[in-house]
Amino acid sequence: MPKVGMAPLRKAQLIDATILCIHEEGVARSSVQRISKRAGLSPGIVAHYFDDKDGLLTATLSRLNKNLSEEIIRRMKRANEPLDRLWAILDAHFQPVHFAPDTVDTWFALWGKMREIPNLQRVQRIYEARLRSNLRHALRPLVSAERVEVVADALSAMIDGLWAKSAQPTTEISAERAKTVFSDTLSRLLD
Amino acid sequence: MPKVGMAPLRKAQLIDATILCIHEEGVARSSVQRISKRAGLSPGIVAHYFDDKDGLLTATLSRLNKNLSEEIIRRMKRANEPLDRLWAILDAHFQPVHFAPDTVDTWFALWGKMREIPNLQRVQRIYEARLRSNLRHALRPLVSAERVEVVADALSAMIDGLWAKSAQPTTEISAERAKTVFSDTLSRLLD
Amino acid sequence: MPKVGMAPLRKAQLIDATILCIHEEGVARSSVQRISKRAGLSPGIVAHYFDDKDGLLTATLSRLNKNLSEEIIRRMKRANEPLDRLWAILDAHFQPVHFAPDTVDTWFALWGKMREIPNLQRVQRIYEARLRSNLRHALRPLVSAERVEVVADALSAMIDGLWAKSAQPTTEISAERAKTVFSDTLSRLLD
Amino acid sequence: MPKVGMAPLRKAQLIDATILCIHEEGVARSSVQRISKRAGLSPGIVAHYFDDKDGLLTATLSRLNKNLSEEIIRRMKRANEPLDRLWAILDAHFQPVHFAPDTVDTWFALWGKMREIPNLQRVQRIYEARLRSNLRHALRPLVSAERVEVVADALSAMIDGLWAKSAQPTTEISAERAKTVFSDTLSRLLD
DNA sequence: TATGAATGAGGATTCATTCAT
DNA sequence: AATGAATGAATCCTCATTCAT
Repeated sequence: MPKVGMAPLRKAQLIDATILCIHEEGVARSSVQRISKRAGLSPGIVAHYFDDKDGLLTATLSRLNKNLSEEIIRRMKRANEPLDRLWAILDAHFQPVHFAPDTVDTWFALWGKMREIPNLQRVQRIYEARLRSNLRHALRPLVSAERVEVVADALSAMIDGLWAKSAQPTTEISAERAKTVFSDTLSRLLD
Repeated sequence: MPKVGMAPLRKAQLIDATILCIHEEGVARSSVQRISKRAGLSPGIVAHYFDDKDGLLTATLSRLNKNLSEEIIRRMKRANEPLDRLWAILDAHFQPVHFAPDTVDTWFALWGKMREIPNLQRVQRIYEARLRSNLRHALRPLVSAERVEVVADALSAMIDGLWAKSAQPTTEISAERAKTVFSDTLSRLLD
Repeated sequence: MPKVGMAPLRKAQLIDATILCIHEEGVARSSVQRISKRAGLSPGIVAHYFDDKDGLLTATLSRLNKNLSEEIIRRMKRANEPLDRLWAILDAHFQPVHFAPDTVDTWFALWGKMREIPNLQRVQRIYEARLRSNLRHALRPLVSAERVEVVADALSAMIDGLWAKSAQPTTEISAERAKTVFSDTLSRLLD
Repeated sequence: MPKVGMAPLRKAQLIDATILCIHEEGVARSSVQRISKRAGLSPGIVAHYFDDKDGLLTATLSRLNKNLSEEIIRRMKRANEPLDRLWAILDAHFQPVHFAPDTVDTWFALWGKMREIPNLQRVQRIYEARLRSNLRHALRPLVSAERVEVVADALSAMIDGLWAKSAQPTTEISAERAKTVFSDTLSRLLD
């Protein structure tokens, strides 16, 4: 009895399981068997919906990026002042949902696999391009034209650095602290 | 008397091979066999000198950190002005030797394994503590007391973010560009 | 629906192969690869059904013990006289099926691994407890109360000794001979 | 500076280490490296004095058997009565030195390797032949001619059974208990 | 006599993937 | 749509052994 419309449900189930598994057991132990068991499904299902493991991982990164993009868009809509628009971008990254340990762990783990999985690169490149574009756009009213690029680079590096740090077991970085750091930096970096 | 004094030579050989292998083939394909073959040695030798693959990876991270530390110290010695001392730290990270693709790739790959290899954490924690201490020390004459911590966080996040980015295939970050970004940021961040 | 109900079949297949392999090639050469090949299956299947090589060995000991227990029970049922009940236990151990070289070799080999595989101990402890209880129960009507324990020890030691000897290449012990030895001993040991 | 006359010393050292290692770490973990380290020597030394690992194991079994034989001979000399001579043999096996856990563990472990190491068989066969001959000789004045063989078998099986049991982690057999069992059995088995 | 460096085969295990049902 | 049986390659590690010194 073929149930119809299971695809989105199952995909979501598997992506959730992937994130959970990477967070709780580490990438190295996040095998297809382990992920599918965690999703309450069979290992074969991964091939069914994602062709292979790389497909699942790519979909997982897509989902994470999409979540973050939507958060940014949502906040952008409510932002009227130039500075608020910039903060919409930065803030989004450190919202509890997206700065949560499982999200950040997964994001970082997938970043580590990028070299080996071209599709992962593709997905990430698209997200990054959009982020950079958003950043530059938000910065334009706030800094002189010739500094837009360099400040965008600085801020984007800081975002990545803080995310990376928070994904590491060696340091404790709270979202609160991250925002404080940005506050201080922005107050100086902008003209 | 046996062939003696091989230990340091062999260890260096294997660490070199590890870095090369991770850079050229990726972490996932950097098996003990592949690394040892690249070193012109047998797979068993890894256990002989490092107990474990984990031992080899830990030693590799140690070496990388030590190289960087020495670079920082070397530059520190020649720095007389407060600002020069801060630049000594930042600059060191982006010297061709330490910002070279193989170094950065390896550093990033090992960062990704940290969760699973406690010894890697230990090594990194020590390095980080020293770096933070150096940064704070260098910042003290340059910013107000209450901003030392926050600026240290910002700069350290930027370093990590730029390194992480440069280890990714999605972006091209030159050492030159990194320094430009720091220049602009520092000019504003300091009092 | 997948190919179903393979579990008991495959497990039996692998246990059979284990016994055969230990008998014909020795424990030292009874690797997972060799055992599974002998079963006409792939090495991975062992993990699938038994988790471990240890799991397979434990299941093998269980099977051997179960076979023997059932033989004893079968013979017990037909035994009406007290002496017959004692013989049921002894005889069972030296029936062609259970005293067969492959069985005894495997039993002995697994006994040698007991120190290293806790689960093997557990299985054996349970079997031994039952055997001792049976022995004592059978001896009660045949010897004075204060000798039950000591005669049980003597007989159980003789069983093990004869099995152990027969598993060794240094001596030839036929089931016939074993029974003769027991006959003589019993005729004296009982009151 | 080649020291002379080291051979017997070194050999004893290695055999001691073998027994200790098998007892404390188990046969499976008693590698040449581990044994030689325990002896405070290098792994290469084993080949020097025993050709290979099998040679060391064979020498170990020889030593164990020799110790036991000497114990029997010593006790035989002091035994004047026929029954005392029989007890000399049995008792020797359960003297603290020879029934000690490390001795029994090693003896049992080597028994398990016999199938795979022909030299081990050879050594054991010789010992067993002598033991059987001693047993028969001691029994001749104590039981009727036609029962000598069968009682020898029974006693020898009991010795092995008790040793085997005591080498197993599943049961606790004290030397005291062993002797009690023999006492009861002998009192009935002899004419 | 003795070392310890070095080897490479062989072990158990894990894993992504395929496929019949 | 979904299963789970089954595969076989790949990984890390351990080990007996060899050898130059």
